[in-house]
Amino acid sequence: MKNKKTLIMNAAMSLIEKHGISKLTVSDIAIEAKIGKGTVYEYFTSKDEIFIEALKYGALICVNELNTRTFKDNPNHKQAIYNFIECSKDIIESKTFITMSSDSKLFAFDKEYIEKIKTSLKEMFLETITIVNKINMLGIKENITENPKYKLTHFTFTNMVFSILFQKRDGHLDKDIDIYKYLYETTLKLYN
Amino acid sequence: MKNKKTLIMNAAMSLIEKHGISKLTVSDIAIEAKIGKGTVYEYFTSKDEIFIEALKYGALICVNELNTRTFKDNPNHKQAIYNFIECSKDIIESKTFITMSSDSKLFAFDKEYIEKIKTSLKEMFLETITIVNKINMLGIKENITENPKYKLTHFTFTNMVFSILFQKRDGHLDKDIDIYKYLYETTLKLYN
Amino acid sequence: MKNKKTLIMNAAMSLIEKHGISKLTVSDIAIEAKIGKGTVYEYFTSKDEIFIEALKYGALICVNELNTRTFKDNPNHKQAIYNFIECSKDIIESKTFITMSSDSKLFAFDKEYIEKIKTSLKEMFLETITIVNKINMLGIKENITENPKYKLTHFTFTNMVFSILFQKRDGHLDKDIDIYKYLYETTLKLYN
Amino acid sequence: MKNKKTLIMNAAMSLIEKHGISKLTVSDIAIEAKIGKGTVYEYFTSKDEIFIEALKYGALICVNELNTRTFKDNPNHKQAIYNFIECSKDIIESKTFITMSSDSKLFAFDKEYIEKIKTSLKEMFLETITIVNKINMLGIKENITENPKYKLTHFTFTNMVFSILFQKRDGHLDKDIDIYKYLYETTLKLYN
DNA sequence: TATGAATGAGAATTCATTCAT
DNA sequence: AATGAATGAATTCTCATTCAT
Repeated sequence: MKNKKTLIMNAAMSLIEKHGISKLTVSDIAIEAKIGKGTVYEYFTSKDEIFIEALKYGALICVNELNTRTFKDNPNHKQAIYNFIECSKDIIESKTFITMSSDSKLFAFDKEYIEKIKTSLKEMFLETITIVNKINMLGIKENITENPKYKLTHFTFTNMVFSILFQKRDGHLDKDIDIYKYLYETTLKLYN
Repeated sequence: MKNKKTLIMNAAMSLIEKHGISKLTVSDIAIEAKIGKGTVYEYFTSKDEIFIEALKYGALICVNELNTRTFKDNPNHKQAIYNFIECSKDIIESKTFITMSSDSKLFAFDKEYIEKIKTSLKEMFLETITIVNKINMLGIKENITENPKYKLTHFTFTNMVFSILFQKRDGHLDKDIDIYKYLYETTLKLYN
Repeated sequence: MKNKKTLIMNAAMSLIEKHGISKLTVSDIAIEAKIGKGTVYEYFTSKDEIFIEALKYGALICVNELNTRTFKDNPNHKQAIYNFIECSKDIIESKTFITMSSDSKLFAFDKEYIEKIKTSLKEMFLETITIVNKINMLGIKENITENPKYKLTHFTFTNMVFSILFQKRDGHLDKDIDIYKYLYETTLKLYN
Repeated sequence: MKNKKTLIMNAAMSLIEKHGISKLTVSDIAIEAKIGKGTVYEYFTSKDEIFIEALKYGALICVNELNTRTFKDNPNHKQAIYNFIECSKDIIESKTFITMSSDSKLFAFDKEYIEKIKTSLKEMFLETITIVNKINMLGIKENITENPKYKLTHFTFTNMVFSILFQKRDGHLDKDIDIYKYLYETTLKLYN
């Protein structure tokens, strides 16, 4: 059995993904978590704190998941990229709340909270860069890619994957495009 | 003198950029716009409508600005890209509200409103693709770039520019990186 | 028609006198004042502010009433004292909220508010001393009393009147005691 | 070691004296008493009961203390009065909660509780009258005072002492007034 | 007997929206 | 058309009280 704090954060994330953040009430969260409203305040000092903590917690889970699934079963470079994309796709589809925050588009929060969130987002950002770097190591070993001139390339790769998966999810892309193929080919361009 | 509707939307955007959206009240908007609170409701049916309309209006302005500034003074391919980056940078720094919504991560709204917004965002998205395509035409004419296999490349370019400028703005990048140079070099890779 | 602020303060005072202060809600006050709950907050920033303002306002009214009624129709010394007692009796019976605070026994409030209240109570206290002094002037003119060695005598007189009237009101005194007579005789002792 | 009930009442009184009654919680009391929150309810049926019992308990202690200290070391009339004043001063300074309730101005409680409190306050009132009467016996024996025409005189004396000490405590009196002297002289007037 | 985690009724306060002027 | 006083539904947060351990 998970502890109450996790229970509350999961309830909050689940509701945000279903209905958005603006009209979400602490009452709703308590009902979703099947606990009393007052109990929420035993574990968090305010509603905003729930969001901030959930964001950090969710980000951590995502990065761990990305790391594990990307390198599962000793993949080669191409497989690692496909794994990364597939895992990212799952995350985007099930953890909207986390991915939403990936580029500081945090306008559901007050200015004062955004700074707190940015810190943990930056950590997540750096972790992801590490993962992408590890992917590229595979490419280098296989003589497919090179070490990029700029570390920014890793970020460009990550961002490209996520933004295109978002477009896909939102139905903005032609149905017959092979996302995986496009992303793999473009990655090779970026790293050469 | 601008009409009242524009006055209200500008007031709303200005306040969102200053303090975030979550605590923004209709009262605040009316005061900022120097009109009566009741007058706001002569022009908009609800608070959410103000945001939605402001988003559309702001997006239109941004696209027009991008279009104008990118091709000002008959630039060559490289100059056009630099113009595009510079204009995007200005937009990001002064129109947070617009840019932050660029990939539908609109958590401040209810699900029911998001669909309405997505439509106008998709239009903006398509307009931007057109601009980027026009930039690439210059490259082709100059024998620097090719026509990309996938239209998605235009989107990848746009998204790369914006996401890196966001990172820059938020202080997540090393200070000595030449963003313009990096973006230009990477563009050439993408389009070859 | 009284203004809304006065309306709210009167509603608050009336309810406090009926049911005490501890369980009194802003909702109750709004209902009693026959206005909306939100309207209360147009005129006062908090519930405590209502109490503090009501206390000041009520104290002012009481002092004015005491001053007017005590010296109505050019009374002699004895008549002035009887007027003072009678008016005090009416105040005690109808303005409990005000008189409660007469000796800083303000434990329904937070420490931080008590200082604010004390200031206005001290003013009321000084005003009352002035009235009592004017009463004694009559006694001096009539060669019944003397100018007291200590100004504190005026305070002792006032406090005696109020505390005995409280005891009377609460049924702690024998029914056959003539309060007026007792107070008058004791006053002569105090001022001689 | 005192029993738990006393422990709780002392904690409550101590906190009331420090921070006022309005924001005081059962949690705070439990922490101050260094026991569990649930334990409080083993000894008292409700929060209000704590206050009521503490009031009675505190009043009893005060009266006993007054009785003991006033007549310590077989004082003469004047010494007894000075003892009475000194002890009252200590009580006022350290037991605000008790003294503030001395004339039934109990706004922190609901009307239904006030009746319960009044009964025990009346007992305390009568006990105090007994003490003051014993003081005056000394005066009679010494041919300094007389037996007063009204028992109310004893109450007037008590009330005068307390109200002036309150004024003193709250800084409303001139610093150079000798309270003891004033009170003694006035007592002689009252009892002659 | 002692505890403190859990609770939910209830209170203060906010603010989108209305409507009389 | 323009206003802003008035409103009350809705929301956050508190805290007395309970009860399983």
